[in-house]
Order: sequence, then structure tokens, then C-alpha cells
Amino acid sequence: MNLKNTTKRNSPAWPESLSYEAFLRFSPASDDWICQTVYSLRGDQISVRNQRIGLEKLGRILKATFKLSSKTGFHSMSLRELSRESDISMGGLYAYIGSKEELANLIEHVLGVISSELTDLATAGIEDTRAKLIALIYAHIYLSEQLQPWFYFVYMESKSLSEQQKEKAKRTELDFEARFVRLVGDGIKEGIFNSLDINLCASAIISLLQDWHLKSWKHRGRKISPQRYAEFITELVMARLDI
Amino acid sequence: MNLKNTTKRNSPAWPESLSYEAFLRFSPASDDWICQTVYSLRGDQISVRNQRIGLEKLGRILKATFKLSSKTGFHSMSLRELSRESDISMGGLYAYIGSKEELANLIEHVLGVISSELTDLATAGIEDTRAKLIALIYAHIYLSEQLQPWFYFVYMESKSLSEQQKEKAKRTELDFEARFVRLVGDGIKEGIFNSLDINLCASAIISLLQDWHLKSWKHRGRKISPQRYAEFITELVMARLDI
DNA sequence: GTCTATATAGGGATAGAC
DNA sequence: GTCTATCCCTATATAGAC
Repeated sequence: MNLKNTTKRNSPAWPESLSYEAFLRFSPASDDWICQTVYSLRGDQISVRNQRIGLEKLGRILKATFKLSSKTGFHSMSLRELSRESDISMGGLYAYIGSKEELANLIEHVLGVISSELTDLATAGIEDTRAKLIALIYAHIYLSEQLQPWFYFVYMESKSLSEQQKEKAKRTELDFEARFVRLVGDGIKEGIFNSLDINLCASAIISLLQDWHLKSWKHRGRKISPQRYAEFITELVMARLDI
Repeated sequence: MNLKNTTKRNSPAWPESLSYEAFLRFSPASDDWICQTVYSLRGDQISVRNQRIGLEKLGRILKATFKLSSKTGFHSMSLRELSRESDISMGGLYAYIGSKEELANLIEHVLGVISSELTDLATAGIEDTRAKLIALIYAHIYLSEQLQPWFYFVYMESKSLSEQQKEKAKRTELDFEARFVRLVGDGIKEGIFNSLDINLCASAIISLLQDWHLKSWKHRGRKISPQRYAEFITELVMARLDI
């Protein structure tokens, strides 16, 4: 890990370079880091107090959940399968999850916090409206590439969430959309963007961003890199916005 | 129904007028018509030979399926719930569906046939490439508005399908995408469109079209009409394509 | 902290009366 | 053609041994 950082030290940092590699160097969202985040956000609900053990098993549970639920859906995934896939006994699972439903809630909750904080961080300090809009597009595509199983799960399985959590998921999406609404609105006020329906515009951008993790089977099959995809989406959107 | 047709007789027909009303006059996809299509495509698997009875109950089963599965997903919908909601006994259901899985397969199959035929029909006879592309965009948005529960179900529950049916669903999407690939490619060859990655372009269009039925809760809440949405998407895409 | 064995509920499907 | 009653299985969740 240190080696990698060293070899790439001289290339421009995120967001000056909008490359995926620069983003990965910038983003802390490794598997380990995520499990630690889970512990800090939800640790009170995990009965295993030894974090060294807990982190490792939690990672196995999450990985297995994504694998199984992506095949036939969260609801049709049984805890017996999960137990087998994660190599943790049925009883053991319940030291980490309060219930099957709670597992889905946890994933939604954790990703909501992570993605909101990281896309904030990735665009902080950019003053120029146009540059900020583009950085936000790239950052979301890159983050959803890095955390593809998480994003896919939250989108497809949001129905499995509790009523309360479902509301929160909708609010998270609308909050994210609101950031595009604000940026596009700013650009129009500044006279650098064409005037249009900013809500529909933001909504369309979100849809294009989500397509990246929703249809990853298609894009991967065609060997489209996240950077290429981000470039294409940016060109499409800016062709409409730029005066 | 006749009255409606009479009052609107003088307005331009689809696709000359790209209004939703003109499309509805053109499209045969009423609830009754769909159930008849189901019978003609899948009648051999329905043990009820009296069509007058069968059509009506089939309609209730489909309506109930969409209602229940849109709330918490197809897999978590039990046949007991379906029985209650459709007001047909457990045993009675099995005169119409071979199994729960078959019900999902049926919906996917029928919509595949209907949407492919109707969007074909809606753009048949249009020679001009640009006009044909726009008509296809409008037709799909309008059809997915008319059959919103069907489109939503097939997208969200495609995982519940059999392996074979799942493959078919993917192929249907790729076939549809291929029509955009061809149209965009034609336009570039004709010199009326800017050159770009036609696969990514088609993929982006599909994503924007699907957003209409996937996020209908959002668009409805904002009182966006299907026509307004179609206009916006068309402007967005054509801003990139038109030279 | 982790396992095996089990309790209990609810699922899909069907037999057989009407 | 439709219903009720029932079969059998698999699901989640937990108790208690180690």
C-alpha cells in the first residue's frame, strides 16, 4: 500500500487530476476502513467486543451478503446460505446482526454516511461552479465503482428496509440531488449555464450516475473504465448546460 | 371511450403530434387488451377455459401482484396475501398460475412482447433518422407510463425470474438498446449528428428512459407530465447529438 | 465467543369436497 | 371452476453446551 502511494506520488492529486487512480489514492474507503466505520456507527449492536475478531468476521458477513443478494435478492437469500457462504454458524451470525432486517438497515445506514461524507470531502474547497459540478459527477461514479456492491444493494434492496429506514434512504437520494440542483442553479445565475428545469436536470444526472453501478454487468462486459464513463456523462450533461 | 375518441378526432394523430393523448389514442394497451394478450400467449397454461371468467380474474391477480410486490418485493409477497388482495382462494390461484415463479415469468414474457411490438408500431414508417429517434424516445416513455406497474416489476424483480427467463430479459434490454445504437449510428453517417461512442450514448438514453418508471414516485410528486419529461430528455440528448 | 440442536411460524403447493 | 383443509418444507431465531 505504501509502495503504491510512493510510485504514484508525482502524479497530480485529486481533484486536479480527475483520474480514477488519483481518486483511489484520495479515498479512504478500503474494505477494512469500512468495517471500522461500521463498528464506530453500529458497534453497540454487535455483541463481540474483541474488535480484531469482529472486524474480520463482519467483513466476511458483508461480502457474503452482497454476493448472495446480488444473485437472487436479499429476501430470497436465507441465513442458512449466508452462514455457509461466510463460514460462520447460524448462531454466530446473531452476534453481529440483530436480525436479518437489521443487516439491511445497517448497510443502508453506513453507506448513507460514507457516501455523503466522501463526496463532500472530494469536492470541498473547489470554488468554481463548473469545476465543482464536474468533480461531483466524477467523485460519485468513482465512489460507486469502489463500493459497487454497497451501492447496488442499497438501490435494489431498499424495499427490504424498515419503513423508517426507507424514508431515510429516499431523503439521502433527495439530499444528493439537491446538491446538483444548487450547483446547476448557481451556474445559471452566474450566466455560464443555459437556463433549464434544474430539478429535471439534477434528476437526469442522478439517473446517469446510478446507471454505472446498476448496469455494471453491461459496462464491465464492454470494458468501459469508470473514467471513460465519467467523461462521457460529463460531455453529455455539459453539452446541454454550457452556453 | 367512443366519446373520447370523437372529441379528439381533429387533433393530429401519433406520431405527428408527440402528445401523450395522441399516444393513448394510438396505443391499444388497455388493461383488457393486455389480459387478452396474456391469454393468447400463455392460455395453454391456464386451466380455466371460459375466457369471460378467466380474463376478469387474471386481471385481478395481475393488479394485486403489482400492488403487493411494489411494496416489499415479489419474493416477500406471499401467495396468501395475493389470495386475499385478489379475492381469489389459494386453490383458485393455481388455476391461473403454474407456480409463483411462473407468474413472474409470465409478466416478463408478456411485457417483452408487448413493448417490443408497440414501440415498433409507434415508429414504423418514419423515414427521417432524427424524427425516428425522437419518436422512439417519446414512445417508450409514454408506454412505460401507460404500463408503469409492468415496467417497474420487470426491472425490479428480474432477479426472481428463472435463469432462462433472466437471460431473455437481458437480451430484450440489449435488443432495445441496439435500436438506439442503429439510429444514432445512422445519424452520424448521415452527418447530422456529432460523432461519439454510440454504445455509451444508447446506454445513457436507456437509463434516462427507465428513470421515468423507476422513479415515478419522485416525478409524480413533482407533477411532471410524461410529455414534459420526454421533452426534457429529448433536449438533453439532442444537445449532444445535433451538430 | 462460537457452535449444534431445536422451537416455532409461515411459506408454497395440492387433494378432494362441492 | 372454486373453495377449504392440510401436507410438508424451509425460514428465522434462540437455548444451551462447549
